[in-house]
Amino acid sequence: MSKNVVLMVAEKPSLAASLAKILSNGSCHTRKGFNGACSVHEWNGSFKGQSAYFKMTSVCGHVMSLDFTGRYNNWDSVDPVELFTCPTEKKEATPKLKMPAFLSQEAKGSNYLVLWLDCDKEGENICFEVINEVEPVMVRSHRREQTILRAKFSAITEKDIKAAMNCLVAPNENESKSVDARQEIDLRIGCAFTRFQTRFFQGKYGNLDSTLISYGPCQTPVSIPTLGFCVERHDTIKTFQPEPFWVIQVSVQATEFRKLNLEWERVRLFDREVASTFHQKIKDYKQAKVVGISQKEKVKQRPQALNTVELMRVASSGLGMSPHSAMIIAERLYTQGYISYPRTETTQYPENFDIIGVLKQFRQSADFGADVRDVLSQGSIHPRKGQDIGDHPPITPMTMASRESFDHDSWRLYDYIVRHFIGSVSPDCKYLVSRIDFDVGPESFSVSGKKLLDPGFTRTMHWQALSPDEHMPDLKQNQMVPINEVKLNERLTSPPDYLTESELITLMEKHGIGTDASIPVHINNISQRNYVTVGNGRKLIPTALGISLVHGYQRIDPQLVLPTMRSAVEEQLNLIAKGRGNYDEILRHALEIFRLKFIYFVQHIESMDHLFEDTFSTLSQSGRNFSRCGACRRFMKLVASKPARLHCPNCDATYSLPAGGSFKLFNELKCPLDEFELLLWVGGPNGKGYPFCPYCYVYPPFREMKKGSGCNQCTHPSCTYGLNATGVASCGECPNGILVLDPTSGPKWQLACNQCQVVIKVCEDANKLSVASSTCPECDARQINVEYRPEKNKLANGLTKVKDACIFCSPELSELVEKRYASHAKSKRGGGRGRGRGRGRGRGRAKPKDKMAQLAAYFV
DNA sequence: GCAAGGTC
Repeated sequence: MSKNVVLMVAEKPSLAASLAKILSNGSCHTRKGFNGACSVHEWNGSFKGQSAYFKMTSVCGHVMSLDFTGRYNNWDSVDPVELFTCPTEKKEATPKLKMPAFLSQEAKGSNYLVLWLDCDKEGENICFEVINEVEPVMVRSHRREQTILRAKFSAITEKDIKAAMNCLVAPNENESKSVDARQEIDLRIGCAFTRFQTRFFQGKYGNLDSTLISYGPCQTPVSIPTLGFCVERHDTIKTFQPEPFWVIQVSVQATEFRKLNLEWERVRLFDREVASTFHQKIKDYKQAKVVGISQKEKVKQRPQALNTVELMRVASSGLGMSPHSAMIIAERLYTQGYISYPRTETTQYPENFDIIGVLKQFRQSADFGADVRDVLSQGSIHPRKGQDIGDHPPITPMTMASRESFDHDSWRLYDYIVRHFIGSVSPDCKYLVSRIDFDVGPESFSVSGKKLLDPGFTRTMHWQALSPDEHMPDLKQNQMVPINEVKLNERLTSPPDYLTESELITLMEKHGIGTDASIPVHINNISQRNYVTVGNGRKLIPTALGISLVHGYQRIDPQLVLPTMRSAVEEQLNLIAKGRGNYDEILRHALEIFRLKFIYFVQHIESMDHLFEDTFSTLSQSGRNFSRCGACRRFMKLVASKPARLHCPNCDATYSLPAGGSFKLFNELKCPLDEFELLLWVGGPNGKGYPFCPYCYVYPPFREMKKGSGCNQCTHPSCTYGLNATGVASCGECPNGILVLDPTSGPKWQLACNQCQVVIKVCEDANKLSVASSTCPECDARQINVEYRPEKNKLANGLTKVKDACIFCSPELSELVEKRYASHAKSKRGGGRGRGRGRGRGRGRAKPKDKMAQLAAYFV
């Protein structure tokens, strides 16, 4: 009888590797999967009392993701309200990973499937994504319940993993379904609101400076989610009313050379009368009496083991890095083997974790050696107790490295991780607080100072070190000390400062917004979308856009942004997860509520719009006169801030423009199809530019011309700026590209591929350069005409012009064409610039001119 | 182009 094959699947490659090592007792063989991302670990063992062949592999997070079906992804033709009811489909989450194909290939011929996905609802959902791919190709030997099994584990330790293996259960379909429902609700609501408000506000205002005005349960709502926290703080600051308060300040002459400022026991009073009465009572005293001298030992606690959220907090507040970039760096440090897996919530070292072993690696380090030797010499090591969430061990260094191995920021993050690790296994910082109490008449005052006893962890985490010792003067009980001054000071309460990124992370963690993996994404989003800007000390200052949005929601439908709304949904989802509610009913009900709210929101958008009106300028106010409209011949406004647009105030039409780069007029030339003035877009990494017609760019004139094309993609037969007039040859570096003369590039003339990034410099300093109508008899490329001024001439044999020359074949040009392209051009090229092109049929465009009809006839 | 959730 042949062996049973047991396929096991973990949530990510790193976990598959650790699990395989534990379960095979280190005896597994590893090979890379065909998708390049996942590995397969194989070994022999026994399963259900029979010998078995184990294959442990993984997915990379979700296999599938939910999206609308094809036509509903078109913003132009779909009313956002339809998104609440239109069909959806599961698509591959990351097509390039070919996860479904990989799973079904590896699963072929297996008898058992054991699911080692993370033990949370998302993990349960991924279980079923895996089952969908694997089950159809498994050997059908037993009932499904006996062959598809779930391992439940809470720590990656030998004990836990082996116990899970011996106690496999059934995957929980209800929990998985609750995630399906969550996905559908988030998708439909998020996209409907985002599309509607993006279109609405971008169609009206020119200086929002954001390409997208998104809405999602983690981004916008008020007292819970990300932006809301920032705006809430902003509102507190703006509405803050400073209050006066009074403090009595006493200064005494403790010794001949030592003055002490005493603190009042009542700290401060908000009533002037009362404060003044106290002041009256003691202002004439000349001496203060020492009534108590005490000393107390205090500790500053060493940190717990490091988890992701704490790493992000410190990176932001201590290193000035955004959580997003900190995580990118941390992931790189992890894949290079310098640190352990950086995404974890756990702050407790596993029992079997070899702290001493890790420390010993650093004994000789120039940067950390002294601190490590100090810790090792202390004998016993007791880290603080943390929380074991059961995901991954805390973030620790894995390999010793020095500054030279890293770039600046990677080193700073690595340095922090090492110091945090050493700090977490060091003793607490201990210090002595000396306090002297004084009486001035009936009122009590005191002064205190700190003295360091043992720096403990602050030796290595030096930024946390105590301020220098404050030495207290040697005074005796009942001693009378002369008073220098008794003052009543009036002060004002001050508002809090803007929320720092690290405070925001704390708030998000506390309120359960996002996860360790998604917190940096949300924070990044609100700043990418220009809802907040990052100020000094990584303070998050909401922009006018962010403030208007949050206040707008509060005006239209505060419920939409209340935490109770989201938690009510969560409650319903939990009913599904617990099997106590009907999936379809709950989903339909939740979506219907939000659909009605959406309709109400759309109907009342003016309330939010009033806020926008007060703050932003309309498209016509914020744009500057730029080029002429083909429909009305008047000037259109160029709105330069994100997203760049052309707006015709007369036609009340807005045309989107290529992203990034800048725009110039193109010699006031007009598109022969629609009479719009042509523009020139300049941008891209190598200064690539192309002319384009702002109307054709949005409404392509021919079927084979894609939306967002410039004249370098236009196949119009007679236009002097279309492909037929400027195309020279096929690219050769990409399948369909054509090298097109950039008519504006002179005197540093260049041909640029209209598909890929290839640019070829030709005939530098030529005065004129144009594409001829003839083709090269040798290679079929279009020939060119070149003309130099005598003083800049680069042509040989005293010639200053050449007609009908081929940049690839003509010897007179061979020195003037960038070598790497010229040399191998001949063999690769041929076909010229697309024979047979330019035969497309124009599709009737209603606007802007009937000329289209003529042209369409021409093309047929 | 859109959500949030996994992870590469």
